Parts: sequence; structure tokens; C-alpha cells
Amino acid sequence: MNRRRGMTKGDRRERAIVETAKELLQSVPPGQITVDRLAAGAGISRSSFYFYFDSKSAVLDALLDEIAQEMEEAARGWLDGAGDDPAALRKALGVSARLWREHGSLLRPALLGEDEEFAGFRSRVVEGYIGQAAARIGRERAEGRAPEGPPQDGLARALVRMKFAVLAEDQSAQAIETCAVVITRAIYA
Amino acid sequence: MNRRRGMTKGDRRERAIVETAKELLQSVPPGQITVDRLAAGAGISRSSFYFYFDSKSAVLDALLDEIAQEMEEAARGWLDGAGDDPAALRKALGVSARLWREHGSLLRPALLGEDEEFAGFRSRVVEGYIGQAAARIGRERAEGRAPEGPPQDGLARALVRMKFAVLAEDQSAQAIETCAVVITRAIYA
DNA sequence: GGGAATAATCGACATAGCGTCGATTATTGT
DNA sequence: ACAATAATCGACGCTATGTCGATTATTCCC
Repeated sequence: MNRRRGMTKGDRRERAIVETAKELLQSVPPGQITVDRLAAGAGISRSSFYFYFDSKSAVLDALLDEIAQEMEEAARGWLDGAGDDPAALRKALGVSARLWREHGSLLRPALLGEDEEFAGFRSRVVEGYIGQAAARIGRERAEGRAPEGPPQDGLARALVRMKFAVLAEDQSAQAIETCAVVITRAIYA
Repeated sequence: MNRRRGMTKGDRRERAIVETAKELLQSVPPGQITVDRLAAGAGISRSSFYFYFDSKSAVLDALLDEIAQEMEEAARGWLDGAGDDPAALRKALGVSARLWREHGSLLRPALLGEDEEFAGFRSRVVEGYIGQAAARIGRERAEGRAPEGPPQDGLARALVRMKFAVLAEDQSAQAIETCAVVITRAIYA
């Protein structure tokens, strides 16, 4: 899977495959994307596809990596802060909501499902999130801004999963507000 | 000697297929169960399988229906109550946890995933749950036991999804406690 | 207990998707 | 310009799904 450097023909094809995937995802769920269609979209035969990627999942993984980066940046605004900061929380949730709106059909199976093919992405993103959220809660408690309660990592886990599940199905301002209130009440009682 | 069963041969076979599915699920994820294995387990040929069920999914649906009933009973204890009742809440969560422990490998894709094959079961169970939880919250607020906050159905949705997501991956007493605290704080602030 | 109706079974087909191989053609760096 | 290697393809073999038509086993009722 290692080809030469530079903007060679192969690089363009590889890109075309990923772009095709992105487009297909606008109208078709990930499970129904086939190697056939990806190859056709990129203008090559099905068997040629395997010159570029090991499988359909590999293509989606590439796409997910791009999204994961955005998600992490989105979260940082609140995760790195301190104290009950309603504005920062809602802003971070808003960016998250936008990502779900744009990439929902891929993110849903990847983050909510349990398909083996997304296991890598899922554990990286979800666990990363949970770890940072737990740290945030820990700081608040240590400095007396939040009361004690369930273990910080369990609580973080519950809230992160809640957030994913809610935004996955509804990205409205109302949904964001609900998430924000639950998070705030759960942490600051 | 065994004619005293009201069950015809076909009924027994049908049962055998469902039982085979149940057993297979103990060691294999739902996605890897094939019609072949179900048929083999029930002692018939693959094509005979289709005399009994339309597809693998139909078998799993049958299994899910049995589980759904247990879930609903489990929840009733808390959903039908009133006031902040820590014991009832924890007891209901405990039964839920047991169901996840026993049937997790089937419940996870069915309730958390978005596979089309489980869409019916999912909407029935999840929406039923949410509706009842929303009503419960509404009653608490109406009678002044809980403060206002996000719309009751949105809040119920968030909490139900949180509960599913948490128990899906961890059925420990600790996890139950965390769920209980988040739910209590979110509703009663 | 016997025989028609119907329940149950199976093998052979047809279809869709995946991934691999070996042979062939196009690109590219020097 | 020409060897090295990147890129392409068709033909296979595999697994799984679902359908048909023909056949055999069970039931039910007289």
C-alpha cells in the first residue's frame, strides 16, 4: 500500500475514491455502500479498487479520521475550561451538532453502533472524550466548584454517551439546550 | 408418548430454530449468525429454514419480542411510581442491568445500533420507554415535586438513551448508581 | 387403519458481494 | 528512451442470501 511521493495519478484516484464515498454517504447508509459503487464512482474496475484500499471500511476510516479531528477541536473549548460556563458548553455542543448534521449517516454507526469495522475509531474518539471529560469533572471537584458524586469517569462516560445519543438523532437548538442542562445538573447538582 | 404435546412437528422445529439462535448468541454476535447455522442447529436444511422464517432477522425479532416484555415489566416499577424514590429507581435499573447482561449481544445492535432489521423493535421499545418516562416527569412537575427545565419529552429522551448506553457496556452496581444519580439530578435538580 | 389434504423437506438455481491472482498496460524518474 | 514500478483488469473461488419445483412425511377425519 506504499506508492511514490508527489501528486501522482494514483494519489488522484485514491482521493477520488474517498470523495465518492463522501458523496454516496449523502444518500445511502454506510452499510449499503459497496466496493462496486466506490470503484465505479472513481472510474476504475472493482478489482482495481483493491490496489488502493484493503476494503470499504478502510475508505470510511479515512473519512472518519478527518471528522475526528474536527470533533476534538470542537470539544476543546469546553473541556479545557473551568467552572460552570454555560456559554462555552453550548458553543461546543453547537459545533458537535453541526458535525452530526453533516456526517450523521457515517457517525451514527461509527460512534453508536458496535460494528467491528469501526471499533478502532470508536474507542479512540469515545475514550478520548471520556477521559478528558472525567479530568474536567475531577478538576471542578478538587477545587470545590462541584459536589462529590459518582466516580468521575463513570459520570463522564454517562454524559458523553448521552450527548452522542441525543445529538445523533436531533441537532436542534432545543436538543442542545437539553444536553446542556442535563450535563450541568449532573455535574454541579 | 410425546403426542400429548399440542405442538405439531412444525411448531417444535420453529421453537428449535429460536432456541438455536438464543444459544448461538451466547458465543457469537448477531451479525455473524447465518441461516446455515440456524438451520443446522435445528436439524434441517438451509432451504427448509425458509419454510419457518423469512430471514435471520425474523428469528431475532421473535427473540426480541420475548425480551421486550421483560423490559417493560422491569421499568413499570419506577415509571408508575411518583416522587423521588431512590429504591424503586435502583431496583428497576437493576433488572434492566440483568437483561443487558443476559441478552446484551442482541440488545446492543437492536437498541443502540441503527440496523434497518431492528427498526421496528427499536422504535417500539425506545419510544414506549421515552413516552412513559416523559409522562412520569410531567407528573412530578405538575405536582411541584420537580422544578421546570427542558421539555419533558426531550429530557426523557436524553435520560433513556443515557441509561441504555451506560448499561449496554457496564452492568455493575457502580454503573447503576451512576445512572440513578444522573437521572435524579437531571429531574429534581 | 387408510387415504386425501397439507405440512415439511430438500437440491438445484440464481444473485450479490467480497477478496485474490496473474497477466497486461500505462506512468514516471532519471 | 526505457527500465522500474505503478496501475488496471478479467477471471476465479468463496460465502451468504433467497426462490422454485419436486418430493416425502404428518395429520386429520371417516
